[in-house]
Amino acid sequence: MTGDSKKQITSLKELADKLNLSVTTVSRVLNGKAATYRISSSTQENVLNAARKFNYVPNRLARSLKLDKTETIGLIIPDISNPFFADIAKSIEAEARNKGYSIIFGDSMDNIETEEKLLQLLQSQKVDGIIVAPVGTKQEHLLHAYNEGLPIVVIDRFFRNSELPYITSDNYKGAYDAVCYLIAMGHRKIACIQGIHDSLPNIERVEGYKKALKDNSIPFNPLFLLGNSFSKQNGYDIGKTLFSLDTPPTAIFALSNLISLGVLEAACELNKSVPSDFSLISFDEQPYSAYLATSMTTIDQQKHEIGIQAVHFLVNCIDNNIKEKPFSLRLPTKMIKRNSVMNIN
Amino acid sequence: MTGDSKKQITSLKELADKLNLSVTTVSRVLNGKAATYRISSSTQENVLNAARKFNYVPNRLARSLKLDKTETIGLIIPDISNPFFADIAKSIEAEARNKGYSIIFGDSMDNIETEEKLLQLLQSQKVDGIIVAPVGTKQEHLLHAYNEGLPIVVIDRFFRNSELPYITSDNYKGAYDAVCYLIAMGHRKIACIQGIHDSLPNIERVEGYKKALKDNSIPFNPLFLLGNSFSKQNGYDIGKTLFSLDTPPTAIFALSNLISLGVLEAACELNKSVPSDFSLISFDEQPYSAYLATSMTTIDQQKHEIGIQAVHFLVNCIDNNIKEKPFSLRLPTKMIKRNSVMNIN
DNA sequence: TTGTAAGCGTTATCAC
DNA sequence: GTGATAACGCTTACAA
Repeated sequence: MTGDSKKQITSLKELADKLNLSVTTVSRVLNGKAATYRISSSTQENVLNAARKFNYVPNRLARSLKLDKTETIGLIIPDISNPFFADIAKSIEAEARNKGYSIIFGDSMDNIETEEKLLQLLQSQKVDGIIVAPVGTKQEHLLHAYNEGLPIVVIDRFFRNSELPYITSDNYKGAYDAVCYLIAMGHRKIACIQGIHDSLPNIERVEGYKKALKDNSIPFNPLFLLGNSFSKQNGYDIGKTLFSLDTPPTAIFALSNLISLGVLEAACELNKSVPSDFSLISFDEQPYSAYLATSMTTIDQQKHEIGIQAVHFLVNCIDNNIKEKPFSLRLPTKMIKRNSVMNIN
Repeated sequence: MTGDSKKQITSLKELADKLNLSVTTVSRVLNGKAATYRISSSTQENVLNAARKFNYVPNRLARSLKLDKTETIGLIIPDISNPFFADIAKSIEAEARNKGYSIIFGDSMDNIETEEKLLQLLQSQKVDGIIVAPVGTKQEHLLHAYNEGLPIVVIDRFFRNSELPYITSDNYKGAYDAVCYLIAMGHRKIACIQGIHDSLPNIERVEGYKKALKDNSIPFNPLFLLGNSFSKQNGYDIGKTLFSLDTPPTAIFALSNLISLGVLEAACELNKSVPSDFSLISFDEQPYSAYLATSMTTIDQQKHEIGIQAVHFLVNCIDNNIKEKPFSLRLPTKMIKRNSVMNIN
């Protein structure tokens, strides 16, 4: 052992002192600007070696403070335990890191106050931009931050006539296709269990549902449009309600994968089975969809692509400091036909 | 409109200037230290009002740099799209925020190099501590950071004889119980599809499997212990292998929820069904477990509690700057009996 | 080819 | 009761 201990070094200055160099030079080498400043290759090597040897890890706080850039993106998700959002989060994290950004993650628990607090926290942490799947009941806070210059992109749930850029699925068409399919299979008593009323994906899915009915001359029955949350509990509650109707629906269109799971729970309790007692189509495909009691017909969304596109768009805004004024993207959905819909023609 | 525009104010100095006060005073009021320094209540009010009015958001970067504390916890997860980890992540984020910490999240994609890069990144971001569900094949990098003073707690996958504190399920007993149950139901040809070999949860589950066989005088058959990943693909591959054996197993014990889904996929392709053609028990309960083609018997883990405990332990280490030397926690599992196991006695 | 020093926005120490 | 000022670790004019 020589005198040089391998003790961790925590600042450029310490490193510079050890090398009898200035912090400037060390900083330049470490940032790959050696060529620009024509730093001798021996100096370069010394710096690089010392940095490695003493396991120098630059302090990004200081760097960010100076540069006014954190290379960090805030991600707000209403429920990470919903695999739909977990899948999106995964692709966002991967793509962001790929582009040099870290993710600060917050789960709003579908609560608008929590979402507001998270936004404020992320702002104080000086994230370079935010990707948010909002609760969907209010947008003022987002709009305010956006207008102050914070790049934001909204995913999945969004707002009608909003300036906020968003990326989502083609909810209208996805729903329209699903209901048309049910009708083609002979169903006329089709219930729809919906999620959060004010959120646009919900609104658009319901519009698709109604349009499909109308185009097939089936009168809309308000008793068949129920629910107010994308949760399993909601599916369970409304499922029970529907099954106890005098004339229950022959088919149910569930607007989320959790809702459909709740419907299955209710059905199980009441000894109803799919598709003999009722048919079922669910928004959002999951790995288990094919292996349910009756393999489920689903409306698959491009979760991975939503994440990728969101990062691309946001990073582009950040890097080029632009605000593409109105921006929106609706990615097509795809119906995966399985056995949960019975042909009753 | 008066001259006072509501333009965003971004530093204490600006705010202080507007108020004709020093940054010191403003800082004190905003940090609730007004009483300590006996600041006049009129000044207090002025400061508070101005901060609100100009929507002042403190810069946490500067604060963190000065205080050498970021109120931030790094979270490394091998696959957030695995609902097991998503559930844990959710409880970690909630509990951390509850205690005043934000989460910087990274998905290692079950790749050890990615995990190492993430660790380094988190260190440079000066997180106050790290919660990691490691890939499980290597621990040097974690140990190194830990010994340099970074608080770390390992969850789920951990390392034998490691100094690193960890929180996980009682994998041994969970597996032992599952296999004993299969044996009690008359099974003797019991296959086990395992995950990552070197990870201790896997090792301990396999030990539980072997011990249960031994305690019941069933010889261990190496052909019945296969697989090398917690993924669905692995379950699918090994499932196919097992079903094509001359004497296939009558029961399969899958060491993760994704593995069991893969087995179901393979079974589906080969027209085998549960439990008539083979019985199945899976580690990890999920919301869909009850609604699969045959409702599945599972070994439920206390995911929520794992997250809570991890945050408690870590925050305690951070706040009190202690290193409880050897710390470990194994939370009990619970078998949820459903219909995927047939009594063949 | 390398170095000096200012400044990013905080908080803490000391002074008045 | 309030205020100057140094310091946290970094980048970057501007010097030399």
